Amino acid sequence: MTDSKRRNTWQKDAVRHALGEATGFVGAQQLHLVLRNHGSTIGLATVYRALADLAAIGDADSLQSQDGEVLYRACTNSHHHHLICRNCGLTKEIEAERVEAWADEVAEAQGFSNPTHTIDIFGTCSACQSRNIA
Amino acid sequence: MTDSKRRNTWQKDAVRHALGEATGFVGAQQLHLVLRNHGSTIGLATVYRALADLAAIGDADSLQSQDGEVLYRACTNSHHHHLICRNCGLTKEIEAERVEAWADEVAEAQGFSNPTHTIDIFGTCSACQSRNIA
DNA sequence: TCCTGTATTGACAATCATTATCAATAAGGC
DNA sequence: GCCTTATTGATAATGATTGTCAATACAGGA
Repeated sequence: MTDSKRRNTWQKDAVRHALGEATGFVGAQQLHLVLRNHGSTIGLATVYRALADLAAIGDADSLQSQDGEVLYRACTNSHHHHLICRNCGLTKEIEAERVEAWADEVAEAQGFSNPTHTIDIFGTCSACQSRNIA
Repeated sequence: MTDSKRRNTWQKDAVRHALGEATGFVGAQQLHLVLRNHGSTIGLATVYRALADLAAIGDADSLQSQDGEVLYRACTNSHHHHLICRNCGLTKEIEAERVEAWADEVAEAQGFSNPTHTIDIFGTCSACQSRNIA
């Protein structure tokens, strides 16, 4: 059930590659625009599909920006969380073992099964701080 | 700047009340539907505005469901987080002092200012677990 | 209590991200 | 190379949310 009838296309590679190039999280629309600006003729719907695939496979993280857009990022290893600059989008992966454990504990203590969690920290990075003083 | 020119209307009360009655998180559309079903003639846009107001004032919490809808819930006290059943929407407020502190520490350690965070735990509540066995 | 200025409302249009549709294309096993 | 069918992409459709703006009704003063 992993990839029984999956086919490899240059479109999927393009999306995977573009996502790898991007710094921080990017939306599908934005990624599509980047690809087109680089000469690609890839379609918007395809970018959406490819990103959803990558996220499903586990090769991409996804989160929702505060205005409702779904953002993606190339996923290096396994499960982790992010510290995101709300101004420039700079992203740092953070260790959250303590919190992982805590989340599961809380869920189980209340009788909830299959716990998942959303843990993201937003802030203004140092670069944007100095920039905004002006 | 708190409420210099704010007026009280039955619409705002209706939304506040309906939100109080609701169990767990509800979307604006859903709340609007409930109000109409109860005979109210309130407009959809007004529900959106009232909910946004409540959230801004601090009388309501908001979070985004996994399909992009913004959900609201009457807010009892100050800052807290939630454990939400992804099936029935049952919500429990959880204590997260440890995590609060951790989030701020992490942000500051990386030079990020004005940290805010999104911490929500999703799971299947015990009631829904037994229900889904059938 | 009545008047009046204006915050607020509500119907509807507009926006924006995302998903569905479906004919045309191309990946990959033979 | 051929054939099956997964995949693409242009476009329409969806669904939540916000903008518009004339009509309405709250609230303070006469």
